[in-house]
Amino acid sequence: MCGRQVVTLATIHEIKPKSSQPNRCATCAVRHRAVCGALSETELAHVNGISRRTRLPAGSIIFHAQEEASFFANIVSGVVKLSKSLVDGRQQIVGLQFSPDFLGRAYGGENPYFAEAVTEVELCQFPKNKFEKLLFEFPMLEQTLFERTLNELDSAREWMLLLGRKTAVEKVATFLLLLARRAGDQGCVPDADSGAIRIVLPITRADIADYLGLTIETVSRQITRLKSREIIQMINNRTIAIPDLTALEAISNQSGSDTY
Amino acid sequence: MCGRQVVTLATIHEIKPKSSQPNRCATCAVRHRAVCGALSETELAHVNGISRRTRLPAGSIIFHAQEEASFFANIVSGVVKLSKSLVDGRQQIVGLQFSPDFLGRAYGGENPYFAEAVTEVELCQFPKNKFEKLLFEFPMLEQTLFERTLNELDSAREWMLLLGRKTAVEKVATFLLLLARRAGDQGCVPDADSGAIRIVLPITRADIADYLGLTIETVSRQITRLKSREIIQMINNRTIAIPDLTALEAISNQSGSDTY
DNA sequence: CGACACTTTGACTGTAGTCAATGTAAGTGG
DNA sequence: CCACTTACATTGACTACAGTCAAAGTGTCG
Repeated sequence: MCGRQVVTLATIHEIKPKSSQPNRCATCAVRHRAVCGALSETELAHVNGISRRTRLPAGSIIFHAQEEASFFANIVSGVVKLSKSLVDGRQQIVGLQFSPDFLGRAYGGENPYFAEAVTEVELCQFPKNKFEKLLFEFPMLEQTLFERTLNELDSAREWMLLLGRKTAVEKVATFLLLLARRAGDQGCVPDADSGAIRIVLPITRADIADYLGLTIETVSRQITRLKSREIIQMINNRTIAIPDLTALEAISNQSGSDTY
Repeated sequence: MCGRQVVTLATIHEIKPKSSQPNRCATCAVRHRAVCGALSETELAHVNGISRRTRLPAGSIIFHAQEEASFFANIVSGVVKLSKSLVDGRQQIVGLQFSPDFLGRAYGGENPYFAEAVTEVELCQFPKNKFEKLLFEFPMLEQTLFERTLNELDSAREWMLLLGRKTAVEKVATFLLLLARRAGDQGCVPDADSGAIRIVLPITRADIADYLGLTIETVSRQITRLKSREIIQMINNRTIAIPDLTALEAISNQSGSDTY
C-alpha cells in the first residue's frame, strides 16, 4: 500500500565495518537501558563481537509474518510498529516499539506479525544462532529478556482492555497519555512557564487509527474535540501540547484497580 | 456483581495432607503437558515436595490486581478467566486459561489483572519463593515458562486484532473456532455419523461478551444468526454442534498472512 | 411450585464507520 | 517563483452496526 519504500535488511549497509569497532557497546546510547544492561563488561565483549549496527529508512520492512526470524535486535533509535492484518486488509497495530526495546522471538518459531520501521530506525542486530548461544551462556540475559516479555504481555493485555472496552475519546486520550509518559521517562519535563508537556506524534493518523482500532476520521474528530475542549493544543500536525495531564488522565479512564 | 461465591485460597483445604503423597506428580493428569514436562524424574521429585493440590469452586477469586502474588500454579482441571476492568465497571477478559496452563508472574511484580475460577478448578500450587528457587536451579523449567509466555503474548496479540478489527459475527465465530480447536487438541473427534464437532461453552454469555468486547445481547443475536444460517446447531444453551468447520472458518476471518 | 440466574428477542438509539469533498503542507519541475 | 503533484489531515452528510433499555422466555435448584 501507499508506495512506501521497501528495504530489506540484506540491502542495508553496516555503519562501519566490524573490525574498526573494537568496543562499540561502551559508547552505545542504550547500553544500560537495553537487554545488554544485564551484562557485565566482560560479557558485553562477547555481545559486541556478534553485533552489527544498521540504519533503516522509515518504511523499511524489518520482518514479516510467517518468516522464520534470522536475527534479533535492539532498537537503538527510532520507532517500530508491529502489526497483524486480516485477509481483506483490515489492520491492527499490536505493538509500538521504541528504543531500547528488543525485537525478535527467542526459541525459534515464527514471528506471527509484521514489523516495520515507522521512522528512521537504528538497530543493533545479532544473528539468531549466535545470540541464542549467548542466552544459554549468560542466564541473566535470558532472565532480562523474560522479564521484558512479561512486561510486553502486560502491555498487550492493557491494550486489549482499551480495544475491547474504551470509547473513541478514551482511546485517543490514552494514546496521548502513553506518549506523554514516555516523554517524561526520557527526561522531558513540563515547560517551565506554562507547565505544559509537549509531545510529538511518532506515527500518522492512519497508524494511530490502526493502533486504537478506529478509523482515520474518528481519530481526527476526537483530536479536534480534545482541542476544542482545550485539553490539548496543536502546535502543528505532529506536535501537541498538554497543559494539564490530569485532565487528560480523567478522560482516558485508566484501568482501575479491580473492585475486589 | 452477581453474588458469586468468593473463596480465597487461604480458605481452601488441601485435598490430602502432604506427607501421604510421596509422588503425586507421577500420577498427575498434566504431568507431561504442564511446565513440569520439562523436568526429569529426579527434578520432578523436588517439585513434588513443594507442590500442593487445591480444589476451588466456580467463582473463586484466585488473585486480584495490585496483589503481590504469593504463589504460582498449574491448572490441573477447569477454566480460569483473567480480566481487567475500568473504574466504571466495564470489563475485558484478557485471557482464558485451561489445563495445563500456568498461572502467576515470575520475577516479582504484581499481576496487573484479576484471576477467577469460571468452573470448578483444580490447581497444583507452588509457594512463590520456593518455585523461584527451582527456576534458578532448573534452567529448563525457566525456558519452558519463557516459551509459554511468548505463546501467550502471541495469543494476546491475535486477540488484539480480533478486538480492534473484527465484526461481531467474526468475533463470535472465532471464539467458537477456538473452542473447537481446543476440543480437537484434546482428542475429541468429529462425530462418525454426521461429521459434526461438538463443543461445550465453558463460560456464560456475559463472559463471552467480556472476552469479545461485545454486549450480552449482541453475542446472543450473533449466535442466533449463526444458528439460522445453519452454521451451528444448539444442542442446549451450553452445547453447540458445528457440522462444517470450514464454513465457520470462512466467517471467522482468520488473520491472514501479511500481504507482503 | 416459586425464585433466581441466565438467555433471547424486540424496539429504539447513538457512536463510530463510510463516502465524499475540502484543506494543508512538503516536495518537484518547468 | 509558482503551478502541480502527492501524501496526509480535517470536516461534513449520511448510514449502519452494535449498544441500550425493556420485556419475555428458559432452565435449574431448593
